[in-house]
Amino acid sequence: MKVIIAEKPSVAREIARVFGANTKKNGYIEGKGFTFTWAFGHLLQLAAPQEYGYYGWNIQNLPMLPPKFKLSIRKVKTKDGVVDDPSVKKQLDVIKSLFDEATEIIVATDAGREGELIFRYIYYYLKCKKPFKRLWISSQTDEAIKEGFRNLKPGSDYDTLFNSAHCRSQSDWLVGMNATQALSLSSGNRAVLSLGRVQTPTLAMICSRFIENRNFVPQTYYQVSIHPDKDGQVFKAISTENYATKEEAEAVFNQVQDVEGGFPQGGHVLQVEAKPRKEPPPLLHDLSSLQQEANKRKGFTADQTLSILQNLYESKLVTYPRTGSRYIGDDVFAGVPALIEKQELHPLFGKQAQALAGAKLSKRSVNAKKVTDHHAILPTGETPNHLSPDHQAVFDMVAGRMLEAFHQDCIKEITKITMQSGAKFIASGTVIHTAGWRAVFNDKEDDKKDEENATLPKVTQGENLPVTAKAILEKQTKPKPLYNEASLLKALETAGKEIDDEELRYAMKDSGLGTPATRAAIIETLLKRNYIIREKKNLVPTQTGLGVYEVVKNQQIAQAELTGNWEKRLEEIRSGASVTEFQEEIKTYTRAITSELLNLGKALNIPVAEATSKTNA
DNA sequence: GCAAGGTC
Repeated sequence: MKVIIAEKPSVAREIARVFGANTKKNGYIEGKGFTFTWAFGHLLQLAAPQEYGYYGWNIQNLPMLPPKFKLSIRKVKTKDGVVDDPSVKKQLDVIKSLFDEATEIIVATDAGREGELIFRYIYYYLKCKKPFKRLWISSQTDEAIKEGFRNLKPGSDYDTLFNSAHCRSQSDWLVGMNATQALSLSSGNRAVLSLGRVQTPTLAMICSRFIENRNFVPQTYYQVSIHPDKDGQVFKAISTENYATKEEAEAVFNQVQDVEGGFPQGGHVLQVEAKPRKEPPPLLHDLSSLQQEANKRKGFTADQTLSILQNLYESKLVTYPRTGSRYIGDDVFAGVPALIEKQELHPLFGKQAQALAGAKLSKRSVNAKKVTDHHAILPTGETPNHLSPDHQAVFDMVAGRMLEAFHQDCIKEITKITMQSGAKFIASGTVIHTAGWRAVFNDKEDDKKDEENATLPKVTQGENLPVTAKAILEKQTKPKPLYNEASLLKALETAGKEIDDEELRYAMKDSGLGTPATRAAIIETLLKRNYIIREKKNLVPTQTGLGVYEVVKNQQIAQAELTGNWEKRLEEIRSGASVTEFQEEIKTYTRAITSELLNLGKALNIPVAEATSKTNA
């Protein structure tokens, strides 16, 4: 009997369906001589410190460098403390008995580093010795699955991928566990002060932005505005220059040749520019872009959006949500017209779905090369009913974005009128000619400047217009805004783009900090530690968060570069480089950061009222 | 009491 193991039930079901297997058992599906089972993501994790004999939190144990890592069943918190997750234990038993009977295992976990790790941890934990082959596909259409099975790879082809995954996992453990205990203990052991490769640079970003924002001194500057009149249609033009003092602005103001000042035609049209601009439709959503949109539109946290999406996914209304790709392959694209048709009765944008029927669809989001483990989020075509308002809102963002993404360009005309009236003034305006994809939600543009005219009258170069009013505008320079969930998610995604070292920048270019599946959890961790709080929509550091930041801000653990560095080395390991060399470097770094923090932490004063309790964290 | 990674 051949056993196929997938990363999650939905994938196992898809593969079983393609094979025509449909006998549902407890924890697996059977048929056609195959057995299809699944994990639930990582079932196993690196064991906690006490399982290597490092009891309690004790400086004597530091740095903890287990000679050999152990695996343990994923834990869950209950009122009786932390225990093995019973559903995981049960599924592992199922997998064990299937592996025991198997002649061959086919590994169908996601095609990536973590997918490989999920299987190997199970395989080694169960001490399984059966031969295994690897299914490596990045799309789960019937054809892709069949093609993948015709092209199964030898399991050992992925040994180096497993090595890199295992190294990632061990390194995060070594650095995270040791740094956390070192800082917590040296600062008086009154609170859990966690540190990690991803959470600490994230905290640093929030803190440094907060401090920059707090220390920002706004500068007042002045502009002059005039209101020219073209046959009764009045518009607004702003001085091309900003003035540092009110006096300078007043001088310009006084030079304006307005009607009241005795100039009936004192506004001279120097130049008229009208450029049509095509605005292509937005890409389909990946998890992060959807979390950002839901945060902007509805104020949902990253965690809420992920949880709502998981529900929609389990109800088979949307495709796999934890994707980092905003593209689909040609095979999925072939099904898009049918998906669009399904939205024709939608109360909000059914009309737009009808308009798209038979139209030529934009292929901007179609690019098989940019589909990684999973493609962009799409509705499945199932019709939802009785969704809660929040679920409906998220579903609509998915379905609406699909309509936008395959819609035509939005065509605008951007007009700029340059005027002379004592000084130079510019009026700008944007007119939408063809709404295209913007018709779906009919939102006004988010980046609309406040001084922009909705529409501008037709004027010609050389024309003279009466200036009916003028004013001095007092304005202030603004600091970079504090992070909110949307801007932080974006910043995590693009983290590393400004790294000077070209190799490190390259190593991070497709990843950023964290992964789509974990970013919401990282934000929640910082909240749970009382490092940050939500203040309206903003994420603001607490005294504790700022204190930790001050202590570690110059350390590698607080820099996004650390991830870039690791990614570069992990990629080398995947292509065959030495594992032990990297492991030794990590051990060396662990010793260094641990002793550094044991010193630095002494200077840290955690406000007791703010600190998370040690026992109830 | 601790990381980051995956998922129900």
